[in-house]
Amino acid sequence: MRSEDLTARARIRDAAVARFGRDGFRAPVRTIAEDAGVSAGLVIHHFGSKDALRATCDEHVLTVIREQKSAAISLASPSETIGLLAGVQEYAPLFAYIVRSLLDGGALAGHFVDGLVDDAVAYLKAGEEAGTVRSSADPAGRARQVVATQVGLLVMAQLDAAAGHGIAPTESPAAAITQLYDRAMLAGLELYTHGLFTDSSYLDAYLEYKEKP
Amino acid sequence: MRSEDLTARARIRDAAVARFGRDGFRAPVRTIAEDAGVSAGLVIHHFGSKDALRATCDEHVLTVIREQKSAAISLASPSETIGLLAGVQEYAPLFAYIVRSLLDGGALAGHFVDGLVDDAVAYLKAGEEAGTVRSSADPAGRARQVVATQVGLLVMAQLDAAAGHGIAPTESPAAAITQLYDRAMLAGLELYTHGLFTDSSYLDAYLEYKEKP
DNA sequence: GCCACGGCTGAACGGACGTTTAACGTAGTA
DNA sequence: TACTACGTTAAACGTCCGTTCAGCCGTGGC
Repeated sequence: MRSEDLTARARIRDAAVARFGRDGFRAPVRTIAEDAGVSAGLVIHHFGSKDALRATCDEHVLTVIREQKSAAISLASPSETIGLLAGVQEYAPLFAYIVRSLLDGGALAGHFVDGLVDDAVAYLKAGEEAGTVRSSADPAGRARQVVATQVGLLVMAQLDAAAGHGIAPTESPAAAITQLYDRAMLAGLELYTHGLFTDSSYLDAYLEYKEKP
Repeated sequence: MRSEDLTARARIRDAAVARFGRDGFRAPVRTIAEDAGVSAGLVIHHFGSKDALRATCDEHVLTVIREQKSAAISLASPSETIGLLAGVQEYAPLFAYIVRSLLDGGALAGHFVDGLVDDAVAYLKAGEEAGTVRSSADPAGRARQVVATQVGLLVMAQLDAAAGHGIAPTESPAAAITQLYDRAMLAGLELYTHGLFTDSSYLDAYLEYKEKP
């Protein structure tokens, strides 16, 4: 996070993103104010209300993500998309904020996963054209499935951390992502390479059921 | 939910499970008391504190799940496991409660997903032995991956509902699950049948990297 | 009939927290 | 210099909410 020479408004915003990410959205305004080195009143003065502050944070995070995305348009694989932000230490607080928003059901999270799904669709399409990815009868659904797995692993990592095992994505995002991939990469690639079933009987049965129920 | 002729303690507990599931854990004690037709004081009198009430709810939900599980030991496929509870209207509040716990990072959620993963391991093993499921170099990781996808889809469904699209798992669990499978089943089966990649180059590359980094 | 006791209630207490308010200081302007 | 505008603060306000308290009521035992 950039530091001292920011306008108070920006300092508050950055402090809020960091504090919300670490402690969740129940973090008191006074704490955020203290983090930013200002009074609680000033926070309200600048943003109107705590909710409005959060909305501003959402907007800011979304903006940074968009910039970051278009800057890194040449990504390797779709499964790395979600981890990229977390890798750069500077963006770790943003990542934690997004995870919080995810858990909270915030509007930002909706946009964020929509973005991830869109990206996944694009990458999978590119993969198809390059011949490395199979074609699908439901490209959007497949992309959604891929993203859901990432999201689920993230949530489960947060749960594990709460239970004392592993690293919380809201605490040290970079380390958490690393640990997550360490644990899941092999099984994930295996699944995506060979599938789960030995034949297509489940799929066939479903397709048949779909035609005449 | 069973009704009138319960002891007040049990009525409070059931009301708490339902209310926590619907509104989250910030639901006021007074609201729960009202739901149960008692005073707020009595809630505390019986459970000591709101936290203790929640712990009792956790315990109760976990107990019911365990009973339910051992009663339905002859399940069809692992992907149906998570939806079973929600199907029976009576257990819908429990399911909503679990989703809340998942989003909240509660201890119950940890046990719950651990249970799911254990189940998945067992089912996949059974599938392997029956010849319908491929073998894996990391059975636990694969089970975790399968469960993570379910969890992720659930979280994303909650997000969609918050954004106005679709049904919230915490509102009408049964309907939400149905909708979720409608949207995801085809892509999921496709993935689990044929995989995502056309060849094993990604997997090979990872295995090679793992041996000599 | 009286007492004790447990279930139960309504009112009150106290803390946490978002927000409001009045005032202060400083920089820019006439 | 006087006036204005704005960034800023400390204190106070009001509300929500978990929890406590004093007492009421009905039941079972003596």
